[in-house]
Amino acid sequence: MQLTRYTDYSLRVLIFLAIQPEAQRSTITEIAERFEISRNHLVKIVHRLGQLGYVTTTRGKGGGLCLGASAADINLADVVRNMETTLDVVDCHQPACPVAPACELKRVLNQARDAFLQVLADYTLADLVRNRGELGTLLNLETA
Amino acid sequence: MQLTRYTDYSLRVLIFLAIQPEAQRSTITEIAERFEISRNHLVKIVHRLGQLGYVTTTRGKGGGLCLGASAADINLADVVRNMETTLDVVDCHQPACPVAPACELKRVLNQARDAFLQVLADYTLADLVRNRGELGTLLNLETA
DNA sequence: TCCATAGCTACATTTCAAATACATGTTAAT
DNA sequence: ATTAACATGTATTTGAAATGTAGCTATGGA
Repeated sequence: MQLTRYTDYSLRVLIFLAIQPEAQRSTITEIAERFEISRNHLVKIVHRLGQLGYVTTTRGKGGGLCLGASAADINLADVVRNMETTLDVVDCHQPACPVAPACELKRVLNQARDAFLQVLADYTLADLVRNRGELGTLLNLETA
Repeated sequence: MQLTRYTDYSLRVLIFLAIQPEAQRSTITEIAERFEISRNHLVKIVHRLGQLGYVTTTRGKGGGLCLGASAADINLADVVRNMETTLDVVDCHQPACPVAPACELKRVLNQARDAFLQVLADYTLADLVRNRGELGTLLNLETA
């Protein structure tokens, strides 16, 4: 009943970037330090976020990352869908469940999962940082 | 984004028992064989289901288990709530997330999880076995 | 009375995805 | 050149979940 840290950290990165002053670049190292999470893991997450267009990465000295789209355009359901390894609530195939072909449970669970995602679909990244001042304080940022 | 097999298998056990003729006892061994899942794991699951009153267990020769309540009275949201180890969608505490005190994300995720459970709350075990004939065939049962 | 069967309980071990670490490559500014 | 930053592939570690082992307890029947 949990999302992976991969998805969790993705959202934290996006929140962090959304708090930053417009177009200000941050570095992976900085974000890893603020949240006290593994820099190595973050590298992969940021890379993936870049592939998906959620962040824009810039290599080289003075490089870093910033949001690749407006916070109001980053939908939470999309992020979760893209970052999670699976959206299947149970694994019917390994080991193979004999009743899978006629399983009502699967239908119900999928319906429940869709309701979960539907709630997320009602929110964007912008909704998560309405209290940016407070968040900035907790992260020891100079919020511009 | 997945339930544990512990919960998954719980539901399978309940489905199996709900298909059985009234008050007919089944054994853990039998169920493990039908679903081709670990008997050892099932022992623990059945024990827990017994504690919760979902099944009635009988020791000794001729013993076994059957539903402890009417299928229509076994609500799926309750089963999931009771069998899952955690209902937290993300773990904000380990490692501790610095923004947890002001985190809107947590609020949104909890709301989404509640929507998930609300869908399940609309169904009972009885809804999962409306096609009991078909399910019985897939499990090679003589459905009475 | 004994045996076979079935669940109970505790502890030990294994598994495997997820997480983390390491190493090296590539890019860009100074 | 040098430094700082992300990119990428591979290897290792971790920890929760799953599985296994062993002995205990209860019940019905021969």
